[in-house]
Amino acid sequence: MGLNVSVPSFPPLTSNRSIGMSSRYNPRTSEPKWQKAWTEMAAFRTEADSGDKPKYYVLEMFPYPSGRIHMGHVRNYTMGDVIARYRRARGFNVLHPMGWDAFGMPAENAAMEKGVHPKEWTYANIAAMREQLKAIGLAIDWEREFATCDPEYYGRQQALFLDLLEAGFVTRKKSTVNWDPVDNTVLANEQVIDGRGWRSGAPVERRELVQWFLTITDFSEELLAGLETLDRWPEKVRLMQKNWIGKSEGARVFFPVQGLADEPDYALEIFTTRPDTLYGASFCAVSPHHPLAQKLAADNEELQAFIRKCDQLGTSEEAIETAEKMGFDTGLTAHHPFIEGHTLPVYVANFVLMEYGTGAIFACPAHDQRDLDFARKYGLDVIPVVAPKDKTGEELDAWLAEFAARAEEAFTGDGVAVNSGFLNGLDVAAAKRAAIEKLESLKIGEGTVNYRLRDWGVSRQRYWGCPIPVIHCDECGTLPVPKDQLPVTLPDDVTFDVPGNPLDRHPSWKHVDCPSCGKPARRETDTFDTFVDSSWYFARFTSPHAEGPVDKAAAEHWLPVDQYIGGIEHAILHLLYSRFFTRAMRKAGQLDLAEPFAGLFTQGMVNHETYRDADGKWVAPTDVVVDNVDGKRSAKHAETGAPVSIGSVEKMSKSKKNTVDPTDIIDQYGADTARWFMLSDSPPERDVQWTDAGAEGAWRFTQRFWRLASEGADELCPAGTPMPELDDTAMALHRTAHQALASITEDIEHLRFNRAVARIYELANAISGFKTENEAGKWARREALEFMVLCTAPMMPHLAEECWLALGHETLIVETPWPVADPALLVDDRVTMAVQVNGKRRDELTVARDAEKEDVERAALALEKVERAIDGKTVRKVIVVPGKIVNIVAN
RNA sequence: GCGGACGUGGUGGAACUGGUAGACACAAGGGACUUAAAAUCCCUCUCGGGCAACCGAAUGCGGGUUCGAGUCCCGCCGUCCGCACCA
Repeated sequence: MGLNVSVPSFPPLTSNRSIGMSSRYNPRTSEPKWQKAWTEMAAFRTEADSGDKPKYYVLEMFPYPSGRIHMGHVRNYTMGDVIARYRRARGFNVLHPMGWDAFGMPAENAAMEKGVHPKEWTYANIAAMREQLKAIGLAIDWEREFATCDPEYYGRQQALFLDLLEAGFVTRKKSTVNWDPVDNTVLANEQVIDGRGWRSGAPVERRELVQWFLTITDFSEELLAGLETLDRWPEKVRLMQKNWIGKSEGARVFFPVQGLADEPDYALEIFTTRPDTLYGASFCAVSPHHPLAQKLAADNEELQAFIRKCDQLGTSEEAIETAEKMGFDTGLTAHHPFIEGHTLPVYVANFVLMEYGTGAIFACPAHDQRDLDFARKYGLDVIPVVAPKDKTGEELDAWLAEFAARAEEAFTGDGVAVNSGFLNGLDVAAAKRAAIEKLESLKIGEGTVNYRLRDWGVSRQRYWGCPIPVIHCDECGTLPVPKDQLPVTLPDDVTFDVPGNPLDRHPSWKHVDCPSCGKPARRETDTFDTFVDSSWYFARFTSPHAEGPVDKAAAEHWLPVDQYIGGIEHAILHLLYSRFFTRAMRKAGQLDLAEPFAGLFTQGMVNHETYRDADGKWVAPTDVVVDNVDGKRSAKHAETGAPVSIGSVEKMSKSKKNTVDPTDIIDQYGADTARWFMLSDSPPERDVQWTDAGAEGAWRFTQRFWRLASEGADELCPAGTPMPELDDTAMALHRTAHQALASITEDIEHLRFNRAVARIYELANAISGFKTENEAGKWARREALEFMVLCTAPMMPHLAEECWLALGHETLIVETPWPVADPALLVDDRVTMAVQVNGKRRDELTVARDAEKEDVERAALALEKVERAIDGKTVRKVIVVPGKIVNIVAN
């Protein structure tokens, strides 16, 4: 019969200081006690001026103040805290701040749903979450805390924006946006799900709006090249950014177009990555949103209808995958750039995107699948101009004819140019170069580089964001708000009873006088995308009270962030925007570096089992009791006793109710247990599964740890006793302790927290099994315990302080340097080597570490089990890898 | 479709640059202590055969390189992630 998960019980609160008594460790009294002690001694306050200590800036992605912290936060901030505390112990001057990414839609949703003001809602959430975070015992300099919705922050952001405007990184232009017709607002691409607004469910419309943009594309090449320097970033993230930037090299080519009555000299500009296939061109095509298509549609109802049809198809994945190629013949013709007198029909086609390249293409059906699909559908020519290298003569002719007539699959590989005039015989790469050269000499095109990355539209028609500090005047145009009038603060008296932007319908807020001519003018009522707020907060943390956006000296001292930690979901947007901001701020004179985050670590998610009742409704873990009988698990409802089915393990989410509240866990087991469990078992970059049993296990270990450190502590030799002569058993523990210290240090250094945890268990096991019989033993035991406690301190800081005190120390661990392992103890004098016969392990052999190969070989061959395995065979070869293995080859 | 990562016991996972596969933990089973429970401690725990010493097999599947492969190479299968009518 298995046991249900039990709630740990505490004895009456006794002092944990009673050395030698086997009292239980009580986190409920210990944790607040040590947190208070750290706060009172200002243990984590950071000054830039710290003598000759090297700086270390560790930062976790700051939280959105949703109201409650979740286990993902606990995992994220615990990892950062381990690094911060470890670095501090290693003698670094550590900056480890915390703040709030506090603007955004949820606050407005709360306003609409519950009638609470976004500001009130947000600051109340921050207050609640701050207390929760403090209960985790994080080594944070709280004096640097800020929220992005503080006017002191967003006012500086407005100043920063004006600097970027002046430096030329801001434009205002018309662009196509996702418009939600019910909420009357722009939606980001991520907020459009299957073509519908994520909140309203209304089909999203395309709208042309004048929007503010930050010109991130000015840095396309730099942002791409910079990735190469980020050797402490995950390869995966760098690759994702590389793909997102999407560099492709090719050519721009102008095709003179005939048939436009009012523009006889019109030339269609296209982008291609395959200028080598120009001789295979059979038509040109433009996007339905291309100016040419729009112009022609003005007096062509049929084309208007076609464009409308294209728009209706939507932009969801399935729609794109299943959408058939559609075209509309404009009747115009384009002149082939290389073939005199040859013309191509010009289509409007649904598969050409206005957002990429120039919104117009030339099509070579033989060597592009989409073009081929289109050509087959509309009966256009298929002209192969690249042939496989191994085909010649008649075989080649036959292949070409067959391909032109019947191919359904485009040939996109490398090959030799054919039917291509001056390009004939060249391979693809050479033909591209030659074609570009020719285009340039004819002045009808040029080699160019195209990027997928587009400028960053930052305008949002929302209230709860940073106001864009500009004023529109009918006389003077669009003007920046003078800096002495910053911050442009949000009005408090706004309503959320109707959709749309409360700032726009506020009775007075937007009416201001023009800063130039003094006549009545209008404030910009759009606010910034909240990604702007998070694009420079790491810089503000270096000087949170500076007059300007950042204090340059402080920023130069602290940046880049040495270790940044957060979720992989920010791999592209936040991390790319921050990289852009850092570069733009450098150009604007605010900062002096290119890359804000020298080291990046993306941690995995926290998962939990899901539960459903008989009706298929999700049931929260707190309402479920799980039984385990001989390994078979079953669940029932805690109150009703009704059976509950155990579902798959998934990311903790409110909708599936499979969440565990960190505060409940901390109340029950203490922060150290939660921290320990978050670091155990799973590698930090992978997902971890929260289980009650796992939390129980971590809890049991904290108790065992306390007993191990405190029981008999007063019988050990006093702290600081010099090393006596050690006998063999004491020496063995001495070695073990140093080896454990070295590998734990190495593991923390490389963020392999799960391995560090395993090594701590091993060290604890070694100490448990050690019999303290004499002075040497007492000394060795104390050393091993102290290493164990100090190594655990970054992970379970409260417990470690309590143990440190129990071991008779007067000072706190937060002021104690990290111990140093003696290199001489890391290698044993004697090593155990495996002995294999034909690659199969037969025995092992313990020899002196520096034993001669010949001696090892002789000893190995003399082993009884080895003799038996060889048995009559002839030894052909003996491989001896010193310290590792002996392999005897016999047949 | 393109790009990438991963696949090891009942479970989470160890195994550094090819060198004793399964560290450490969880779960499970057995035992000790206890009136009983909790807590704690001890033992077992990849699979097959054997009382045992031991023997054989095994890191998704199939090949290969090597004295030696979880690790390297090739081909499959599966899972997950990112991008996607990108010209």
